[in-house]
Amino acid sequence: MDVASWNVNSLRARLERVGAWLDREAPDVVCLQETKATDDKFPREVFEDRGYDLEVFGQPTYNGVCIAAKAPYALEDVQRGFPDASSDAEKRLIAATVGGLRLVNVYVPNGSSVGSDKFEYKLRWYARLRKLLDDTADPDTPWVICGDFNVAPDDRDVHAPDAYRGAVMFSDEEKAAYQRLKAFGLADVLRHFSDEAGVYTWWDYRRLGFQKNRGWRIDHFLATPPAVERARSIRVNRDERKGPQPSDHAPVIATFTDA
DNA sequence: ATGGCTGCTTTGAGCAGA
Repeated sequence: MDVASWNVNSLRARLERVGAWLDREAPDVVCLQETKATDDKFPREVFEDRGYDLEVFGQPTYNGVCIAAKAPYALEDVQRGFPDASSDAEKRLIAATVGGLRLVNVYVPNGSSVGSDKFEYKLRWYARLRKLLDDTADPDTPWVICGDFNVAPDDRDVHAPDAYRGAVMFSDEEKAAYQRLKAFGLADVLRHFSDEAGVYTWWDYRRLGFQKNRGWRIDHFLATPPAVERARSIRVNRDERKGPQPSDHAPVIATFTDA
């Protein structure tokens, strides 16, 4: 079962590209972030015309996430947002059970700049995600948390670590929040397979960021031990960052064996 | 130090992203 995660930076602005990518990669399960569409304006046909089961959780302009699964896989026990988030306007989390995995798709807040109100919101969001696991998950069962974490875990994950040390996405506070999440009992699936530096998933649109390979690894798959046992490989579709109208993120695809 | 690209929005300058 191939599970893909991609921050598309607006699905409607990326429809052709996403359709071509679905046809080429044929992932069994797709988690998107930053769909940027309300549920009534979501272009469901890009998934449904290809036989995907689809669950969306959107809002106008910002954020928005979805999960899609292609037969024979189907989505069960769908959860939208945190259990306590009835008043939370930011649609950043959707979870479902698929192929024997509990899959949580997250779009962690960016944080704007260290010390800002948005930065504090980001740190609290990480704490809420950890609490969600504490309250509802079990490290002895197969859970996968994937998405845009907006944190580069260590120096291998930033093209110029010394230039960005302490900045947003690479501050000690954010790394610590990410590590507290992992301490629930999660492994970084990419690091399970590789310790190489320079495996990036995001490149700034500005200043020729991609052309100069000034990248960051901020999109991740985290997994409990039973899910890691089922993981067979993980890769970044780096070529999706090329060509006309790319998202600033590339898709990441992890392969898991069936239960 | 600043802004550098991109997408969105009851259309157009400002916000947010990362």
